[in-house]
Amino acid sequence: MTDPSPAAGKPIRTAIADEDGIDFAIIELFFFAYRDFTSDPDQILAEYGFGRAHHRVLHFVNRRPGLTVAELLDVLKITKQSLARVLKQLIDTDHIVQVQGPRDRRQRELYPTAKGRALALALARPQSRRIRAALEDSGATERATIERFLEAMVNPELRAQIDIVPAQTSGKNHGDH
Amino acid sequence: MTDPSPAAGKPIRTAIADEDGIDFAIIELFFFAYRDFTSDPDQILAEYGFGRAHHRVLHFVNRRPGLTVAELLDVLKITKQSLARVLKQLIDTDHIVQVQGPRDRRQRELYPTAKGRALALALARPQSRRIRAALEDSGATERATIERFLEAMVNPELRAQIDIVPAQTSGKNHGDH
DNA sequence: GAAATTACGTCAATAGTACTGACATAATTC
DNA sequence: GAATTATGTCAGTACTATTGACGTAATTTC
Repeated sequence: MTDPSPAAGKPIRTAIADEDGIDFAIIELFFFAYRDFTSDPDQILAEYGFGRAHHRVLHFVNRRPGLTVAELLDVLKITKQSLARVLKQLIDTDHIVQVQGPRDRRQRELYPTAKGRALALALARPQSRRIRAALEDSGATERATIERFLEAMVNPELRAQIDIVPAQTSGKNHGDH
Repeated sequence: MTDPSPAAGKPIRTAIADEDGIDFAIIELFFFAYRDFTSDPDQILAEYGFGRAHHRVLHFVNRRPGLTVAELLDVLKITKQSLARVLKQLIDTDHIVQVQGPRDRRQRELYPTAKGRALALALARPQSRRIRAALEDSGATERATIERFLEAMVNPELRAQIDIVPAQTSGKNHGDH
């Protein structure tokens, strides 16, 4: 009963390895790294009754204040219905406000409130600490390498989403106003 | 109605930025990278009616053939009940077999079948391709830097999980207890 | 000015992954 | 024999996500 049924395939007892030309080492590291990376804010979010979805919305609204619902959907790659509940909760709890679009009054521009800004920072803080520690461990000069690697991991056609970020150390961006 | 209610906080119109001492650049890159990294296998999994959870189980059973249910739970950081359904499906579809533990017959050692090995490879292939391309983009010599960075992103007390990776071919360093 | 399109919101139903708590069984250990 | 351990399973719940349908208001098109 606990042994494989007669029809079932035989157990393979050798470990899959990088020999197969596949980079299991980094695949696995990426899994572990992301697992622990998200565990930090998850704990804070739980106190608010929020989940990871709230974090993502909060993050991008703070990064790109004034983005519309449609733009947010495009960045998150989720559906309108999935966003609806999460966004409503963030608005109801006064973390995000909607402002009627100036050009097109059908649009709702999304902005963080002071409360929403504060929460976004609180969530990012432990993640940033973890990154800083990891950068130090791996030699502080290697930041550019890691940034380039992560960017290269994103689908080329979606890399535009990254460049829309607000002004930062890197030069390229549009004049946000 | 679409405007902020009187009681609500005022919209903040400036973007949050790295000035706040927080590394939003890498936080965001990590999100995008992981989003697209998981999208590759997700498409294959959908054909089987499987989800991301199946992938993770399949991955680790292939990486560490013979691991027990308890060990798997510890690596994945999920509960027994969450694993149950996923593992059952993988066993029912003949991707994984259970073998009674040799020393302790209560234990079920988990092994991939040929079918399970093939699927694990198929799922890892596009991910590995993406990693290879990203490594090339960021300069092939930088692999060690990125590996160290990702490892440093994992909680120190959980880093042991990474070292349990299989012996490449044989001769494993099984630091038993 | 009427019609079509767009942006957004909402309702209903469903799925996948996770959770807690409780209980059962078999094997091992004390 | 009793306690503990490894595993399996049941019931109930939560969160995030899905598709499809429909409504409303604003803009665009003809």
